[in-house]
Amino acid sequence: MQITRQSEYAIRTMLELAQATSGELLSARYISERQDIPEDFLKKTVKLLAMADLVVTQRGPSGGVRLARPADQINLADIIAAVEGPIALNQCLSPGYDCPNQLTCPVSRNLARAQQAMLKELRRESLADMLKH
Amino acid sequence: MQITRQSEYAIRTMLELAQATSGELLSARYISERQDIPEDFLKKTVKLLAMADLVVTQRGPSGGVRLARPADQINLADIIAAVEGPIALNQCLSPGYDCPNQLTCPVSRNLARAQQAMLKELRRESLADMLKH
DNA sequence: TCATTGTGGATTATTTTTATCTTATTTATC
DNA sequence: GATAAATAAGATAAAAATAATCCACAATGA
Repeated sequence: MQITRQSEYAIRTMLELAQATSGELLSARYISERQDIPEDFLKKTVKLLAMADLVVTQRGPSGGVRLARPADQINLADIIAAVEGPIALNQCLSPGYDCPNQLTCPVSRNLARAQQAMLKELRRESLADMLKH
Repeated sequence: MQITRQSEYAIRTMLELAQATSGELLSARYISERQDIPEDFLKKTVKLLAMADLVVTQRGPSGGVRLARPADQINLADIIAAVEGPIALNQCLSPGYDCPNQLTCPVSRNLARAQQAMLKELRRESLADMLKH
């Protein structure tokens, strides 16, 4: 029922990138040192963020990572979903899964409602908002 | 970010008990067969529910399990917390954990808000409500 | 006394998560 | 073109969490 450590790494990484002057590339090594995240693991995590179009990467010397769009257009739900896949409180609410009883199942309905409420709040503030406060 | 299978077992068990005529004891074996849950694992799960005062157990022949209080006074948050411990979206929000930055950390604040919203919905309907619909 | 049921603890198996390592590929710079 | 710095990709290992099983024990109703 918790976000993974990898999601937390991803969030800290995205905040670090959001603080960088716009367009500036930060290397995985630099971020890993600043945020105390294992470098290789961070690279993998950055790849997930890139596949979700949250960051853009650039190879070669003076390469690195930057946000793919302005920090006011990225929220926690985006980041967690990029790392963990679609957010679902139970398997029966995951995209591919189709439980025959889903529509009538009261448990499913309640979990779905809780999930929606959570998602709404995870989408409330952008990275930019979080840096302001 | 999902509830565990054990929590799901616990929810199904509690619904089964809520359907039983009040005061009736159901054996772990009976529930495990009806709900297709491994018997020994279910017994452990029932123990967790008993420790949380959600069910009462009785040994001996014709022993079994029943709800510890009326079904309209038990909700999904109770059950999940009984099995998984206090619900926390991130370690930094768990009871024992104290992060020095917690108060000012914008991530923590947002996760806490999402967690509260989710909990509110998990507490909305009781077992009795769920059986009605 | 005996069969039935939960208790408790140990152990194993499986899955998920986290971390590491190695070899490629890209690319700026000299 | 050579070189060095960076990401890409995939294999593997290590650790942790979850799920399942097993067994000896204690309670209790018949």
